[in-house]
Amino acid sequence: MTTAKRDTYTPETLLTVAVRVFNERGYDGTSMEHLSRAAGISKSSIYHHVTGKEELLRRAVSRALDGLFGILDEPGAVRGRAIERVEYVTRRTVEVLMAELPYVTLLLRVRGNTTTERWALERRREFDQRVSELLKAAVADGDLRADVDIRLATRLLFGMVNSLVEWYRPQPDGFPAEDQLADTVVQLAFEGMRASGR
Amino acid sequence: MTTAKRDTYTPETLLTVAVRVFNERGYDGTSMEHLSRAAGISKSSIYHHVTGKEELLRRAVSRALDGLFGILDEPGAVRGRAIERVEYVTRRTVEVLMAELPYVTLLLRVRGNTTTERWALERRREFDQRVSELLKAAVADGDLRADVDIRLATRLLFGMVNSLVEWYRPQPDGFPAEDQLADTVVQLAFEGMRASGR
DNA sequence: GTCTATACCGTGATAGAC
DNA sequence: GTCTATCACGGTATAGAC
Repeated sequence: MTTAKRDTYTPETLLTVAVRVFNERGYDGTSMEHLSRAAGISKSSIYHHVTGKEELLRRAVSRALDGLFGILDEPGAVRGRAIERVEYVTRRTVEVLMAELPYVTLLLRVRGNTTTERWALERRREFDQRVSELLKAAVADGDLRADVDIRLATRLLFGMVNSLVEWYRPQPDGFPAEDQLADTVVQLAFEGMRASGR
Repeated sequence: MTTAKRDTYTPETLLTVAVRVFNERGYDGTSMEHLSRAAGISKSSIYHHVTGKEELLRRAVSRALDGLFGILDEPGAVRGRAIERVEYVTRRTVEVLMAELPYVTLLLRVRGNTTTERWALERRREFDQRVSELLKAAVADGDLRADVDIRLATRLLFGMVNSLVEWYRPQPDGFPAEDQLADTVVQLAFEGMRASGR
């Protein structure tokens, strides 16, 4: 950002383009030819900035994972009653998903064909594990229903949260507001869909 | 099934193998070479049974879509109070996901690069639309909370349900029982995760 | 920093023997 | 019904000019 006008690529700006195409076509469905056309430079020019396709994937999923793991270190996730920490992490996960949408989308679609993909899958499992422990504590406190397997509940909760990447698209006017969507997700997850009167 | 021993392939049996590999490696990440190795026959032999890779995909997603749309025609989905029909469709969707797991998994991962994929995406949207209308009716009856956008609620509900394909694996001993898992999903979706006492 | 040209390999698909 | 041999093409990646 030293120059005012930025018409040459850096690994960062190239990543923005690449991640968009990866999400449109799928990582395996994207060729360097696709990337070069989307970036407006030749295939070989891409190799001047990054070592190859997989480096772009690694940078992208790293960014997503950093965002997610960052949540677990925030005050709201380490202090207070377990149920409140669970809700905090849920809400913040929704927010990170929205803020880092293309990167998290890519992360959630990784299959495990390359070493980078397998590493990403392992780190994701680690994140799930950490969250699962939080839920377990909330059950012990009597704040979450105990009649449901905790691993199952974690998976369903984050299955719901992660499904955001399938349809959420940020609007130019900033609507729907990020915190409002996060509120709705938390509300539905913890209070359910049924009308309050039951 | 006229012959007792079945050691030669039909399009159907070949599909079973192909869908497994598609789900392991992703459709785009799977080559005919991969398929031939998994099937134990040569690449060219595969072309004797099917016209190509895309036909295998088409057969697979068709089967998944047939299963899902079939639900909407069942008595439990067309008769009774809207809220009960919503719960019925939710429960049955879980059951179909489990029963046709590899086919539905593949369906839920298509990106839209080929005509077959775009057709699949369109039919999926159609299914979501039908379900969304059911939810709308349940809200009108006062049985589902009205303070949440109905399209959003539908997406989150089915985001949760569909996330099953990411981790559910049928056990050899038939555990966890299919209907039990479906019950849990319905319970969490409609009553929420919080302990009943609140 | 970007280009053209090219190496080299794996891809989906076909021909034709058995 | 399965095979080997082969095709044309597009894939990732590199070399070297500008």
